[in-house]
Amino acid sequence: MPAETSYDRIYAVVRRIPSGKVATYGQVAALAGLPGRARLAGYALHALAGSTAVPWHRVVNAQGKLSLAALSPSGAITQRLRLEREGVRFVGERVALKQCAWKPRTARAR
DNA sequence: CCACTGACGAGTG
DNA sequence: GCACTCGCCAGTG
Repeated sequence: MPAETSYDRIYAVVRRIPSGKVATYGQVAALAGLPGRARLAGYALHALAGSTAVPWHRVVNAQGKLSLAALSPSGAITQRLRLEREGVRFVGERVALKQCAWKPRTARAR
């Protein structure tokens, strides 16, 4: 079996994000076993840009904004469109993390 | 090996 | 809410 790179783990976590929910880079990184390496999560997703194998559009930064907007405005449009289509609410240029924050069972406070 | 950059986060003002 | 700084690690020249 090929050695699992940090990217593979990040992709695996992103795939687990349910529809209608969004996760932050830091959250994905932490779940992937890379706490504090939020940048790696973003780096991994960047390499995935264009691939539909992973719901990358469900990953936003801690501010609820689409970091992709700073890199590819057109791509951000697609991301926002897909999210809204899945039921994710937007407040201006920001995602309503208050309602759409993904809470994995390993982090469920209930 | 060193310097710079990058889909980030948290802290500070 | 926004701008700036520092810390984090990988990729590139």
